[in-house]
Amino acid sequence: MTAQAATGSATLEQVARLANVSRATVSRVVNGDRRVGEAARAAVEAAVKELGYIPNRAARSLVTRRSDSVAVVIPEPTGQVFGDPFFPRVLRGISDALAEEEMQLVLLMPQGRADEARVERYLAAGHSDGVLLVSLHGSDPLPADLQRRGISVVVGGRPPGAGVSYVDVDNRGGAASAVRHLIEGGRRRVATIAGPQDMPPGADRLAGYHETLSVAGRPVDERLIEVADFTHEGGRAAMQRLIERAPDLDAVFVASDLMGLGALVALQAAERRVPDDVAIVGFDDSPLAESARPAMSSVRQPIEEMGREMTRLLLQSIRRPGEPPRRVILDTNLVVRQSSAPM
Amino acid sequence: MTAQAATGSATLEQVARLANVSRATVSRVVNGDRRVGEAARAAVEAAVKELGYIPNRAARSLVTRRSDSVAVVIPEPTGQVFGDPFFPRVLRGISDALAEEEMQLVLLMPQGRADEARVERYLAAGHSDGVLLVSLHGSDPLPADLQRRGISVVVGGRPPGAGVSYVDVDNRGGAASAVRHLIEGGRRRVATIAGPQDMPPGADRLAGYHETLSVAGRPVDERLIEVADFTHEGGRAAMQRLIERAPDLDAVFVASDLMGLGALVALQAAERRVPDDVAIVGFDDSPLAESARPAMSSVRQPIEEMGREMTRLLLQSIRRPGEPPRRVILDTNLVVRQSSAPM
DNA sequence: GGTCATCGTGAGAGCGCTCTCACAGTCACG
DNA sequence: CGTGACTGTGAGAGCGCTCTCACGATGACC
Repeated sequence: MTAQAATGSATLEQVARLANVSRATVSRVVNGDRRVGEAARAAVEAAVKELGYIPNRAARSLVTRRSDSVAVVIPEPTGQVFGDPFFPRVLRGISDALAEEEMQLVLLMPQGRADEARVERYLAAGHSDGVLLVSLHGSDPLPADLQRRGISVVVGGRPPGAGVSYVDVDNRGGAASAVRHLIEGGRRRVATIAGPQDMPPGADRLAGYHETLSVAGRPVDERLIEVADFTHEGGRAAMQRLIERAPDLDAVFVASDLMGLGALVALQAAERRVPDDVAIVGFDDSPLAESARPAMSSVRQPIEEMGREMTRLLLQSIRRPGEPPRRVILDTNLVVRQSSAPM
Repeated sequence: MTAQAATGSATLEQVARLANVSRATVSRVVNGDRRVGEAARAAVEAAVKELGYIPNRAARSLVTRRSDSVAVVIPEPTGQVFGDPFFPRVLRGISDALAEEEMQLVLLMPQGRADEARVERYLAAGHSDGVLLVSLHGSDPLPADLQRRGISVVVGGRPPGAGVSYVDVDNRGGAASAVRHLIEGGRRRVATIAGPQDMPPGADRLAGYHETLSVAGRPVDERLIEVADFTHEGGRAAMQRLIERAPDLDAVFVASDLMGLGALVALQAAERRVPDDVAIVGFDDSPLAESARPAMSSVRQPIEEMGREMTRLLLQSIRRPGEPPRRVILDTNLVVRQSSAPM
């Protein structure tokens, strides 16, 4: 035969006939219901194997009113911002965790308001069992809207409002560990290049910087703080301004590796040796950090783990609706390289 | 009421009742069938609006035997290799094109053999209407397998075998334009750092280098050719070897920006000025190229467009099965920056 | 005015599955 | 031995939709 129906596969009915049992029994075996006799189970399993039976998801969904799929929403700006592969890594974590549960990942990448409306309609229609939102620029009304409609949502990254489950990396703690490391390395004037303050990671990393200085009894000097936009060029320009304003700085904590690379360029242009004159620590531990010269110390984030944890939280929320929102903060760890060698 | 069923929404039946027509008529209106009277159509549209009716995909799929979804398969190594955001960009293109057709994107990221088997089972079951495979390291038996089963497949990047539709970027042409640009800039000894030769982009870019030299009547000097692995460190080491072996080189075409950055580091270490002593052109036009110092010329690839074109091809193949495979090669364009200023 | 195509519409079957309910069989208990 | 609990199984309804077929109404044509 030519076109052996792609959608082909056998049906429950056929399996039942071959195994000499009812459809109901086959369904029980397939779905792992324990109240099935030994003989029947064996017969069904043999028949399933012989026919290469795979359940039809549509038929199942129709009656269970579950889709066995999870929507992952990645709004426009998020995919762009990062030079390092943040986005693929979260997806990998999510994909992993979903595969274990035999659930499907439906990816939605709205661009522009029209698209966002479409996405919202799609989600509101209940076409997915739950929603994971990977958003790093806060202020998205989507999660709250969906939750109001009774749809489970988990956000990746700290959302601005409360009331929604989320998983975040310990940005504050990570920043703190970087700054502490610089201080312990004998640095006296530790500057920082922060990220945009309307983005939670930007704000939280700066908070970690402040906190650590104050714990260490160091005064916070405004001249040692610059805010940039998480880009390479932004980091370069910020470092240049810092050098001009505070020529005596001897260390800098940069809130992203990409900015860190830019900062490195500015330091070289200003003929400051790294790490001899100025130590530098980045954030993200992207591949760039390792291959910079000198190799750049950086705060590593468990990004895949974030995806996995988001998924776990979501599945729990789907299975036990109505529970209060939860949050999970994942530890970072500092990877020390040459750029922050002690004085 | 408390739990206002998330999956709620109205049914065709209810819409039909409200509009005073049959279910069939509602179905026709919803699916854009033109043979419906003006009055009936208006009544249905009003009812749909009033009830906020959204068709149930599962029910529809069950009868049409279409899923209105497309699977995108990204095998393990592909997501990792690239420092620049190749992978999110293809996805964005695909997502875009699918959204226009109201189709869903199901993302599959198998890791390891067990996962790949699961993916294959899923696809073979016909749970998606077609498959897009984004693979850059060739030699995957999946596309051929699926096609044999009568499932539409389109591959992103040139696959090693024939017989499968694919969309690729004109790697050869892009490399040629880069090399031509260097020659026209007055460079006499143009070297290259190629990518792995078992990856089609690696091989094709090197072919473009060869081709252009021969067209220009230049001898191909084996000492001017190094193969690396698309990483920063690989590029650096390769450049170092080139300088040692052919100290008189005055230009280098590097098959990826990440390697190009590495090469830049090696050139600086060897105290060769860019572009005065040595000109350099990369490939990918990633954000890194722009922010390098000096800013690096690079071959830009239309990656989103690749995703869109893959989707178009796939949808055509789904709608008209049995047509012969097609291939689409997308043009690149050279972005000239400081690193390759003429002598 | 009869014949035939065309158009708009409705009735009804059925996609493949789950799940409730009923029922026969088995066993423990009084 | 009757009663009740429990276990394994099957019959059958029905999830929401599409699509075929049939049918009445309309208009074109001879």
